Amino acid sequence: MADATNPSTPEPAVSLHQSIKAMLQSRILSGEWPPGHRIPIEHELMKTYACSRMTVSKVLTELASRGLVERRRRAGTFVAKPRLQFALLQIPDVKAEIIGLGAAYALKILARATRRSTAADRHRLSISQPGPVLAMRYLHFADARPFALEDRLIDLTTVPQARDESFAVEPPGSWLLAHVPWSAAEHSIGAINADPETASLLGVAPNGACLVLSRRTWRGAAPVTAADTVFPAGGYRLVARFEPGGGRADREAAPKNQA
Amino acid sequence: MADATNPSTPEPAVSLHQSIKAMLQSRILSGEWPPGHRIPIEHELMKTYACSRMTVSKVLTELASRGLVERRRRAGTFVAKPRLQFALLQIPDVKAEIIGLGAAYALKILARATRRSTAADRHRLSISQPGPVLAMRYLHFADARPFALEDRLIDLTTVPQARDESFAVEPPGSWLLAHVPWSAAEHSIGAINADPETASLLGVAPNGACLVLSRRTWRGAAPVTAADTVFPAGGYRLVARFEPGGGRADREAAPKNQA
DNA sequence: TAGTGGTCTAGACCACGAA
DNA sequence: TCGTGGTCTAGACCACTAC
Repeated sequence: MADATNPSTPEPAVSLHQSIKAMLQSRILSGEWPPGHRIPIEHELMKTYACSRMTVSKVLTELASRGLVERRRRAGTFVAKPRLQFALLQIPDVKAEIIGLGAAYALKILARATRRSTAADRHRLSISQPGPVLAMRYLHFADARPFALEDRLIDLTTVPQARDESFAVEPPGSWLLAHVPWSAAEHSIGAINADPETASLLGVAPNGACLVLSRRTWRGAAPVTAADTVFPAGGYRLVARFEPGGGRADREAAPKNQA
Repeated sequence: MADATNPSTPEPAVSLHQSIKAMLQSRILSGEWPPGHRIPIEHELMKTYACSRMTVSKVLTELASRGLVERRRRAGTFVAKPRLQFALLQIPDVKAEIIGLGAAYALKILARATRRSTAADRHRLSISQPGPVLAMRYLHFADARPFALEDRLIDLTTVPQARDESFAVEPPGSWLLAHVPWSAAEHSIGAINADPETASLLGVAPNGACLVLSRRTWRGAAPVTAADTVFPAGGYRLVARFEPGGGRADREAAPKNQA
């Protein structure tokens, strides 16, 4: 990554807008332009960098979408105050994760039931009307060692084709990821002390700490699935890396009425 | 927020490129254009939407930056294949979080030391050259109850002004957020069983499960800080909501009633 | 080598909102 | 009001790479 501490040195970036962006960014990150500082207006930047307005506009728009600057009509463009920290967490597909670790993957289904949703099921899926659901409980194995314990509920109204799926080739999470488009997801991460059954299944000490990842996904307004995945604490961490200045995965333009 | 299942309905978005983006997005998210599907080339989209190439290019570039599509020269633009799940996690500013819960915030500094970095410090900050660091250990309180225990290391080479900061008004995390711009952050989430000292400080049962959030930030290539925050498992969950279809990661109150 | 995306220009009109 | 950003056009040349 570029040193980004010498604002006067034009980075030999491959394109004009990238080099302009690098120069403005380095001024901001170095503190030369502190939060609240007004950035030259587009016409001045045009003259400074001898380019068209579209080019500087592209740069400033991108810096704004990354939260480095804030743009206000008539007022100008300002260095944004350091914002809340976001982390773009990649939620693991457990099978892919295990294979990626070079281990052999295996799935053991402990329980499977198709039923009309109970009140608890409906609460978990945030639905009000009863309907068919598929409830499962299974263990992911990595090289024959228990890796994670998962409880999953699938809304068969939204995903009827799950009813007859054996999940022998793909575990439910992977199967859903590959076959059902989703439009919204909610994740919640916590920690628990393993109860005796969980401890026994995962092969951890009684009362051992575990990481719990709860996930719910929707397709439009229709719930798709709710799942709780329990990882032994020793063997797993969720990792996120976020670089507003150069990451590939970008976040949506920040809401202006941010607190 | 729209259902996003009817791709033929132009969204009444405020600008042309936004409405085009919404239409392409809905085709992708609805599954009408599955992963691997080739999107019409820019000239065809120009004709379809009766606009200039700059406009469709802007749309496709943005979709690519968000990971929804992949662009390859000479080959075309394709719907991105791996629908990896991402979660946009809002990393909490502990003080703001506590105040947001309606509780009174207090900070108790347990230890503070300015020193030349030890080998362990350098490893934690991922630096090779020795230099001055500030190491701290403190407790966040919510209404006089322990809320989180934090161990933090600040690189005084990058942030020399931290040396004389008392952190009486703002805890180190909030202070850094407000005063030091950052360009990259890495977060890692795990679970631990509280050791006796931690359990005593946090007021949890011996061996009780805790959620651990480790955070490292950089400004350019220079490390800023590394921090480990330990939350009692019972009272805290990290929540993320992600909608690739243009949704925003909204702040969600920590659901305490979650089972 | 030809098709596709990547970039850039020199204008233009419009919308917003601070002065 | 009117300065500033927001958007859009109709071209142009270049870079890359799959065919």
